[in-house]
Amino acid sequence: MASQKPLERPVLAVDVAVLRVEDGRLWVLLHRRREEPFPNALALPGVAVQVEETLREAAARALTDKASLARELLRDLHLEQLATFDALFRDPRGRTISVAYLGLVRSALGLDVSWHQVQDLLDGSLPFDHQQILETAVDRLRGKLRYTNIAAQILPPTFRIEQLQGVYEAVLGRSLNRANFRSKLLKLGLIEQTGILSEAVGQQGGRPPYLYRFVTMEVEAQDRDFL
Amino acid sequence: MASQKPLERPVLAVDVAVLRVEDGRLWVLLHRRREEPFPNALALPGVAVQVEETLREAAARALTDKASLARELLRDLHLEQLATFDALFRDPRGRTISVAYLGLVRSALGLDVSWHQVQDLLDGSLPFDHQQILETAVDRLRGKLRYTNIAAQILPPTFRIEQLQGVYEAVLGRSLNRANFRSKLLKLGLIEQTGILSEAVGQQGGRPPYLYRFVTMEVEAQDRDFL
DNA sequence: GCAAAAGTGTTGTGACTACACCCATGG
DNA sequence: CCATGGGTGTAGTCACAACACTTTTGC
Repeated sequence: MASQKPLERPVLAVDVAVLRVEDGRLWVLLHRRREEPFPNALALPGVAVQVEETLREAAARALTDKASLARELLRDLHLEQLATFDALFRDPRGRTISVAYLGLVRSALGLDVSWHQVQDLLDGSLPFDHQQILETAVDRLRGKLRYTNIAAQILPPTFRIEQLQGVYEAVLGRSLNRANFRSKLLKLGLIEQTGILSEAVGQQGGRPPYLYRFVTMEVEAQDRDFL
Repeated sequence: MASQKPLERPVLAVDVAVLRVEDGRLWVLLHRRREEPFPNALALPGVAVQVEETLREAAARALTDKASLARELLRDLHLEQLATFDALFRDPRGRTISVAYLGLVRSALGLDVSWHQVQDLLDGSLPFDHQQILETAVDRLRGKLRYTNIAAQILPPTFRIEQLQGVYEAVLGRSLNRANFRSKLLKLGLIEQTGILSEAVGQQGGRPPYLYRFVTMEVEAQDRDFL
């Protein structure tokens, strides 16, 4: 039968690292594999790309099919291409080249899926080259925080500056100066005050903070000059 | 026969944009197509990826097979992955997804191949989505000039600072301040003086310049802090 | 009033821009 | 000695880090 013959071309797949910030930590969406290879292992959702779909559509399909992500939640999902991984033996089933995607979701989403701390996964426990993909995803997010408004894809439409700083600190992995963080992001024109005071939810005394919003919601780079 | 049956998976290809700086302009390596589609058109070299090769090897093969680049010159070639292009109808022959690569060669190489000014190609004359790939390549090079020593892949091992500034100006597309360019690159620790005076080749009088070299030859990012 | 958290102001340091000036060589 | 191009110094401006201070709330 034709299906038994070895393929002459590599198989093309997508793997998605969906990241989320909560409780000052960075989390990634994993699913538990059911088939060979690596049955029962936690892995990034991924599928083989079909002829009639784009890579982005394949990435979305990986999330709904493999990670049981509800289709409605895809609208709130930021997806961007990371890189293409092509090590010869990255998949024991045969030559598979995978386009990795970075996904971002807002903390407000109550996804009924399996989240895991990124920090705990950098010890070689992930199958395939998924640790490398995850590291690439975190690096990309870290880099884009510095010169774009990509944090808008992580936070709700309005937020407290402390929340925003928490996202930066969780992703960059270090603490930032409160006063300077505020003035820098405001002076860059990245965020603006809404004039609305935040409902002090778990607040134990203290002045209630204003809510802020990103000036633009599309991810945009800030220009930097070289001389 | 099996070969007549429509494939159920996309074909994976690589396309390479090899850039070069000379005479203050940016040039790209193209080859003239012989087959359908777009026969006789100038296009970026590209091939379908084979099962037993990496993407990088496929990119190198595209340059030797399609653009007649001598194998020996591959050692001096910087190749880095750009992005993967997946528009549904980017190739009229059928679903083809292409991993684009950026190549850089030193001006000193006397390649017997077909170079074309990048500036003249941004008018929709390239076939497929090759203009988009070319623009991505130039953007990547432009960006990396600002925070890495990638210019080391374009220049010979030692060079005059004016040469280096010429590379920056050609790629960035604007003129830079001579004094500040010098002091910035030196203070960054990117380049250092060799102590050797340049042979004043086409010089019409004037103090002979020192030769400089990059401190490290591997492409390395300069760290930037965010607060 | 006091603690807690938000928000503002200040000051020293270092980087960047623009520009003027000095140096060394060929003709 | 002068034109030409390489190389150096400086002053104003701006961004940034560190830190102190003020404001507004709950208790």
